[in-house]
Formats: sequence, structure tokens, C-alpha cells
Amino acid sequence: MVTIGDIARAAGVSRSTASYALSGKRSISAEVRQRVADAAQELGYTPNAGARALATSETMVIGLLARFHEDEFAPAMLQYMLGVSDTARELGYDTLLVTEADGTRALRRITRSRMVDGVVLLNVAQDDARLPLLRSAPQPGALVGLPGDPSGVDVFDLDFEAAGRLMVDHMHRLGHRELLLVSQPENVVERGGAYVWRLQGAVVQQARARGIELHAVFGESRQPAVGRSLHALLDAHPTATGLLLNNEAAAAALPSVLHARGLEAPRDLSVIGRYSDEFARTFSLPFSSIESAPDLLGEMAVRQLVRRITTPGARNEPHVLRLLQPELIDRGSTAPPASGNPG
Amino acid sequence: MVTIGDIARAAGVSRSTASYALSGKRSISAEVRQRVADAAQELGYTPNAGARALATSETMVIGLLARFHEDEFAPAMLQYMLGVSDTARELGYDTLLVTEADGTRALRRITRSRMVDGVVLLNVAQDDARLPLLRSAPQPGALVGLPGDPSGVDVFDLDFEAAGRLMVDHMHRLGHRELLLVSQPENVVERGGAYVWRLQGAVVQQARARGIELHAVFGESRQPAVGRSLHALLDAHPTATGLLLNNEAAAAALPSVLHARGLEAPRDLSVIGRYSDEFARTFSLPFSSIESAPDLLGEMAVRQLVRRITTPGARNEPHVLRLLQPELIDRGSTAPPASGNPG
DNA sequence: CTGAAAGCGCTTACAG
DNA sequence: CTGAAAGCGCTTACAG
Repeated sequence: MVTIGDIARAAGVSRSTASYALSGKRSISAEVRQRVADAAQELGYTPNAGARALATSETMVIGLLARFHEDEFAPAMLQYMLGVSDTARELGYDTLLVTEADGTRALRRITRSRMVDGVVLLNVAQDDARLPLLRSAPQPGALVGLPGDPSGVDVFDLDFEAAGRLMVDHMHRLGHRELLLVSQPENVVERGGAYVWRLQGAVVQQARARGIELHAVFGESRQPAVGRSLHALLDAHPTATGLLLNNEAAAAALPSVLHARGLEAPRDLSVIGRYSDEFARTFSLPFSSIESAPDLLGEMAVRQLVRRITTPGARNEPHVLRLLQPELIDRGSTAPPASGNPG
Repeated sequence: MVTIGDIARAAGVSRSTASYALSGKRSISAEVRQRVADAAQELGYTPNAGARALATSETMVIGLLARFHEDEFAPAMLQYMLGVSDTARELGYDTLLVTEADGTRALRRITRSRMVDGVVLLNVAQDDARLPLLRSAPQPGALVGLPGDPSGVDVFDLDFEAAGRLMVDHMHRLGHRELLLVSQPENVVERGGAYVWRLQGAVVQQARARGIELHAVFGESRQPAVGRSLHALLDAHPTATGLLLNNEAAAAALPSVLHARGLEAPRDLSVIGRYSDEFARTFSLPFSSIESAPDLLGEMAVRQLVRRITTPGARNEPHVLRLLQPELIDRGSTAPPASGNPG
């Protein structure tokens, strides 16, 4: 392998001069700088990452801890991952992807061994076991997802409570008085998926405040269970005129369910989901939705993380808790309720 | 940070003895070994990855080069990524995820800087610009996807030609005599997506051999274009009785299209797709399909890569080219053609 | 069975 | 503006 010693020799200077010439960290005569640059170019020099990390205590790598559960809709996760990975690269960082089931073990490994300069956690739970570890790690951490205790880390998430209220108010304004809500599967809640009950709680409360009758259920994450549960819900509440979805799998399954029942949105049922526009386009979802902005959230998390890594003193600044205000993307799937019973 | 010097001091031995005690690379008295283990445990010692990499020339990280194009269906990629990442971890490796658009630049960076011990390439093109670079890299490489020139790397892929023949023969056996084939978007082919024409070529040839009339088109990757193109295809060939799909987005969109036309599979149209069972369950796809086995292919690639990394001499063994024989998962979407015209 | 020392390839005070 | 040297934290021949 070609080392900085090779460059130095080729350029006829010392290794330190070669290093400084390449980094620009001290003034070097134009001529020497050119000779070093030429040598590096010619020999195809790239600094050894391990050696540099050892010398500088910086790896230029951020850790991305994702987790995939059988009962969650994996494709939605990919967009967060890409938001993180693309932004990291833009800022000069590579991304160590960790999908290990035991997140605490993984986090301990990559922080203690100094494989990463910082960590982004996805799919954060209310009482996330990875958090105490992350707080005591020497590297800063950023979360996509709001935990019960957000101290010691930077947190970015959609404002799911505002999202719930927005869904209800939008339906209320159109004249709906009986709504259905399909949340994520109950297992997600039991694992501490706080965003599920944050949205659901807000929907329940806002429905009560607006005098709306609400039927809320946990959904499923897989066919055929998803479809069955949607059918069962529609069977059980034939007079409901609006459907709210905080469940990507249910959203993906809904078109078929509506077709099978001879229903159309918004003619027979108004529908609002909660997913990204990217998701909607990929999966052909014709429903208006609260934008979940996974790429933006991933990007914000990485930008803040890198700020903390690179800015002197930023390590001690107060931590950020930023909740994105929800936005409703209108795809024409809501309208005033029909007078008749679509049953 | 706690270093091996701290452990040595705590255990009252030299640093080299501490290192050997932890690695087990030479015999150490049971008593010393225990003292060192206790000290490491107590102080929470984890070797510094950079230092270890510098000393051993092994990073215990593999690079995963994925790429996402606007006109490809991203969720399918995720399964390959997880197959790679999970298997790597199982074998003691972490995964550096690279999603950079400029794959050659990325590959040069991570191989030259010795950030990784080996590289897995996804989404390999016929004349993939990353390949010459990978061949000349000091680290071994494994591909998921068959390029025009598979020399110098280990290659794993589905046997798309056999898959095409299997699709046609299955339909032929049932009595179908006019088939439709929807491939990936033309852009994918233009970029060198060889699997598209490998399957398509085999389908064309086998159809001819069996006396089947075939209408093959490139599909789309996004709504609403996907749906429109499926409708157009069905409009154009009302007498076709079978539909073959080598396009995940088209498969995901097909249920809605069939519903809209009042068609049912297999009553009015027999359908065979090409995607994974995981994909089918996630996206509620009721069609029989050739299993694309992304997790298995990712796993095979990593196992072989790690073999080459770790086994002495394996670096020089002849390279592997393994094409997975296609398997048809029957989900009941094919049957003998109806006598009438489903128009 | 154990220790002192060299070396991996960088960066960066220290000295001129 | 440049060079010689120390040091980052490991591993592993070399020596006993």
C-alpha cells in the first residue's frame, strides 16, 4: 500500500511536510505543495483510515442503528436510512449500518471501540434501552423519534400529537362525525412505540373536543391479517365516514380492501394516512396523508450530530428537541360525507 | 478511554501478556488469564478499532455498495441489504453502508483507505464501472448480480434465464398460448441491468419454442405511470391469458389495476411475478412468483467474501459464479385459461 | 509461561 | 517555510 512516506520520498520532503501539504494545516511553499499533490495524485494516495483515526481520534464515520421487527413495515425504515446516509456523505462522513437485534450490545461495541464519531438511533422507543448507554458514550447521539426521556441527546421527530389533531380537524371541517383510526399493531405499542399513542391520544382527545364519535383499533402489519382487520373494522362501523391511518401496511392494503367492498375514496369514505410522499408514489397510494418526512428528519439528525462532532464547544450546548409540524398533502381522498350509508 | 495498558496495569502484567490473554493467541496461565479477563470486564475494555486495524490490517468491516435510482423500486433493495448486514454481523463483521451516487469514487475511498476488509456490490450492471476498480483493490469483492465480465470477483445471482423459461413453461403447461411480459423500465436496461434482458430473452426464446404468442414491454417504476402502462398493455392485448412480471412496482400496482378492470387472477388472467416471499407478504401480493431470494443471495455473497478474507490462501482460489435455480412459489394465481375472452 | 520492544501509518506539537 | 520526533493503541515476532 502507498503511505505518506512514499509521497514524501517522491516529493523529496519529510513526512510531516507531506502531511501538512495535503491537509493545508500550515503554510507550505506553493512549489512543495504542488510536488506533494502531484506525487499523491500519481501514486493514488489515500490516507489509511485506521492510522488517521488513531492519530486524530476521528473516524469520519457515523453509526446508524436501525432495527427491524417482524411486525413493522420495513420499507418505511429505508427512507430514514437513506436520509441519514446521504446527508452523512454530503458532510464527509461514511455510515456504519447496524441492524443487529441486540441494539445495546451493538451500541456498546461501536462506541467503545471508537469505530464512529457519533450515532444516530432510529425507531426509538419510549423507554429505549439504548439511551442510557448512548448518554454515557463519549460520542454524541441524535435520535429520530422521541423517547420518554430525551435528555443528553438531540431529538428529531414528527409532532405526532399535532398530526392527530390535524387529521381530526380536517375531517371535522368537512362535516365528518364518525371516524375510524387504525394505529400500528399492538406489539409496536407494547415495545414502546410512543408515536403510536401520541397520535392516537391526540386523535381521541380532539375527537371528543369536536363531538366526533371515534373507533380506534390497532392494525396489523402483514397480509392477510392487515386486510382482514380493515374489513372487520369497516364491517363493525358501517356508518363511519372517515378513516385515519397511522399504519403504513394498512395504507398499502387499503386500496384492495376498498375495491373489494365496492367503496371509493372520497365518495364513500374519506381517508387520511400518515406516510411520506415518496412512500405514496412508490406504493401507489391515492390517499391524502400527513407527511412523515423521513428524509428530512434523517437529514436534520445528521446535521446536528455533525455540528456537535465538529464544532468546538458544541458538545456542551443544550440539547435540541425538534418536533416537525405536520403537513397534510392533499391527494383528494377527503370530501364531505355522503348523506347515505355506504355500508 | 480505557486502553490495554490500563488492563495490564490492573492485572499486574505487561501489555503484551494482556493482549495475548484476551486474544488467546498463546498459552497463558489460568490465573493470569482470569485476572486480565476480570480487569477487562471491570473497566469495560473494548479494543480501539483504529489501533487494531493499524496493527493487524483487518478492520472487521465489510463495505456494502448499494445504489438507488429514481426509476427502480427501492424497497426490494432493502432485503438484499439486510441479508448482507445480518450475515456479516453473524460472522463478526460490521457493515459500512455506502449509498453514494458515484459508486466508483466511493469504492476507491473505502478500499484505498483500508476502511473495509472486503466489499459487496449490489445492483451490478452489465458493464459496471465499479468492477475494474474492485478487481484491482487489495480487498476481495463479492457481487449480487451477474456482470458481463465476472472475472476477479465472486458472483451470486438468481438464474434469470432459467426463471424466464420456468415462467413460460408453467403457463404453457396450463394451456396458455398468448402471454404478456412486463419488464423493468427501459432506463434500467439502458443503465445495464442485465437481469432484465436475461429474463426477457429467455422468455422470448422459450415462448417461440413453445409456440406461444408473446407481447413484451418495459414497465414503469412509479405511479401513476405503472398503472397506466399496465392498463395500456391489457387494452392492447385483450386475448392474452397470462401475465409475467419482472418488475416489483408493476406487481405492487397490479391488484388495483385488476380490480379496476373487474378482472380476477387466475379466473380471467394467470399471473406470475418475480419477487421474494417477504416482498409478497409485505405488499399483499397474491400472485405466484419466482422467488428472488434476496436474503439468501446477500448471505451467500457475505459468506464467500468472509471465507476469502479469513481463510489463508483462499484469496487465490478460483472465483465462484453461482446462479440460484429459480423456484416458483405457488400462490394460486395461475390456472388454465378461460375459454371466453376476458377483454 | 511472560516481558520489552518494534512497528502498523498517520498527525502534530516542538524546534529551528 | 521545513524536519525530526513523539505518540495515538494495538499486535506480534524476538528473547528469555
